[in-house]
Amino acid sequence: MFRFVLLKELFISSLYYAMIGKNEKTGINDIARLANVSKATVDRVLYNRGRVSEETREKILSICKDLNYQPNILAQRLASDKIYKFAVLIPEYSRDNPYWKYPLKGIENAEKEVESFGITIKKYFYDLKDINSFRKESLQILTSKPDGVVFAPEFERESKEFSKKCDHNKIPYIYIDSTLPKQHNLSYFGQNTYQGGYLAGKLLSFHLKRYSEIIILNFANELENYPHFMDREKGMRDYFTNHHFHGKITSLNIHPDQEIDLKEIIKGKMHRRTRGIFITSSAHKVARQIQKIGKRNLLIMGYDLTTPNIKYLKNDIIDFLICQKPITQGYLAINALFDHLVQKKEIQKENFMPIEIVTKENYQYYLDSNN
Amino acid sequence: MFRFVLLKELFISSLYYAMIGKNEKTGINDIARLANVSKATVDRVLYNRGRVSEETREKILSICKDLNYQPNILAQRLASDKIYKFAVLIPEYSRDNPYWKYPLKGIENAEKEVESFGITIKKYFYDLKDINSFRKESLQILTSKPDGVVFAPEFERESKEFSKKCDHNKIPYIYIDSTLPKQHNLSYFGQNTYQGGYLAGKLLSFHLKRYSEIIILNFANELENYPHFMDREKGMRDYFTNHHFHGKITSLNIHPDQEIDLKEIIKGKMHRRTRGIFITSSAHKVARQIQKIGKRNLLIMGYDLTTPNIKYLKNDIIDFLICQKPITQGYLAINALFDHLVQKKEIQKENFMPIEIVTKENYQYYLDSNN
DNA sequence: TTTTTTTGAGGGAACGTTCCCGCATTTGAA
DNA sequence: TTCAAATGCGGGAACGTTCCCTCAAAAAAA
Repeated sequence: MFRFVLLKELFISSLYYAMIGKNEKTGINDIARLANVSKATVDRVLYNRGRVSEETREKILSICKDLNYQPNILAQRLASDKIYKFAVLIPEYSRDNPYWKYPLKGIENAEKEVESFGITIKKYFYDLKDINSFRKESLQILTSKPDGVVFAPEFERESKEFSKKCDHNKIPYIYIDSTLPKQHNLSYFGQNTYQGGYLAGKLLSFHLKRYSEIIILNFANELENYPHFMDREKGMRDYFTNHHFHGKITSLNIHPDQEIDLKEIIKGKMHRRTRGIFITSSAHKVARQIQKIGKRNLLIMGYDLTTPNIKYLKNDIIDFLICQKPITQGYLAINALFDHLVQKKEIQKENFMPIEIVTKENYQYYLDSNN
Repeated sequence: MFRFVLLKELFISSLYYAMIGKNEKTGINDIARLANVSKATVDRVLYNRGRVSEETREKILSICKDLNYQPNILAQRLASDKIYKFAVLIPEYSRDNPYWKYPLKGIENAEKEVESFGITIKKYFYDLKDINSFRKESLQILTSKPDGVVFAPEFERESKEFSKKCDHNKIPYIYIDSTLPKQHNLSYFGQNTYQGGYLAGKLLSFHLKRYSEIIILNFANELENYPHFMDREKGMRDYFTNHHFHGKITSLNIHPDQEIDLKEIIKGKMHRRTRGIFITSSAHKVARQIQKIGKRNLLIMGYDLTTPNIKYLKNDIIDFLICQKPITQGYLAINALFDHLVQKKEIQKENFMPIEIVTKENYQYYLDSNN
């Protein structure tokens, strides 16, 4: 009898192994038949639903490995009544700062693709000028018990708190746009700010003569992610240090209440030898003033491909914009959550967006793709 | 009796319309119940399988519209035994010209994503130096009767012929990397070569003084897509014309048999005032020679982020590479075919890739994403 | 009028999973 | 020894489609 069983198994085995050669996809039923169990048992093994003997468990796992079993994700999602809930928490965008419109767009693009897989995305927005709004919304998210979170950790302390709470509730979370050190975030999609500044230095350098001068402008809003800007400045300064630039670099921090006098401030700092202005954030406010003052032999660079910036890019006031794919950031973050939770794929922890150099000549191509 | 039916329908209707409010997804069964028919009938209507009276047909369609019915693509693909076959025809890549490795990579990335939807992709390669290989492979493709084709129409006449045959066999086809006018291709994913040259002009201009000189180098291989290079040159020349450049622009066509003497040729053309060299294709051959000659105060630009180019980018011989997302081209082309055939979405006919400016500082970020 | 063909429609299996329910058998406590 | 609880496993419905098969009724042909 024992011998018979063995032979029978052998027979079935060879039959099935032959199938693989014929490139038929193996399903849970094939596994079950090979292991002489029911598909329910295979399912219990594969998803650790317990109540299986160690013996059959190992047998099934080894067969899966042999046949290189890949679950059919279509059937999985169809059969499973589970609806994944993702939560997104990002700053709201405004006329004045339209940047966050773009990550949101990427998120919405991704949403369209994953919604047929039974995934719903709920979006929460906070006010960059109001820490409390972040606290409030993040609590909201926690009570909604999502399966995963994507958020922009602009407020350091509050974001760390929120992260800790997510850890505690075993909710995976992904940072976008900026990141925090030593957190248990599943992943980060965003900029490498230092490198962006460094590259800006290189671009600027082509326009400089031996003793040219540069102005670096920071719009310092205490609540916003100030370190971003500092990294950019540092990147640029390092580029010039590394390349033995002999000219002068002037930094200027503009506080919100100084913005009214922007024109005079710039005028005051401009020198005969000034050949470049680098704005560590959106450049449109400066561009507007430069247009009034008149631009000659000056290279102006700033950040982000937003509508007001494009206006000055088009009329040659702004020469370069550095852009780090805000749409893609949102798009990829959602997809990563999907891959992690639904497809159980490995996710890379750090994902720096390409540093894109946008000019009048190529900006159209960046306007609305996920890529 | 008639009244009764009406009432009953009304009752069911309101029940279902209520459901929509509750955000339940409507399926083919809901439609069937509302229309008092079986799901098979709904299916016949939705996919024009005939044998339905005009009356029920309209009724069903109107209900679908009302409920905004979206078919569940998971269930569709699962139930359908149809396996889509895509064919890809691109140049083979070589050590000497690794460019085509990248579109292939994008195609393979897309393949991983769509294969669980029952899609198989068969790849065919042709030799850029051998028109016949293109003919042969394209015939192979036709006999395999694929559901869709992605190909690079590098040989104009043969590609038009192939396109015509696809039209005749009702096989949708997508061009990548370069395109042909007046064809019935479903879509194009690739470069805007003229704009790339124009942008190169701008980048170069920052490095130029009043009477600087520029060299434009074309590697003229009669069989390859020569117009590409000409467009790039024209783009650059137009930039300088539009911006009143007063210096001298020298064009140089290098034929394959001249490549041995490349160093001497370049040396001969270099002038005291030469400040820039623009290579309309891969720049590594020129870079190698420049390295020997010695580079001073020279800006070198070329195309494509390939391994040999990266080498010279890293050691500062090449300053900029212009890159038009070869990986993305392949990735998006396959996805477009998928969207068209499986998801029945609208596809945009022309899809120009962003013109990316790659430098030593940012090239890492471009190495292997689909974006 | 009778028979054949066409038209319109329903029933139900199948796709590859998930997951609930039920049922022996074994284990352990009373 | 008895019986409840735990363990190991199988059966089968369900998910939302596709598509084949069947069948009555109507239309056309005889």
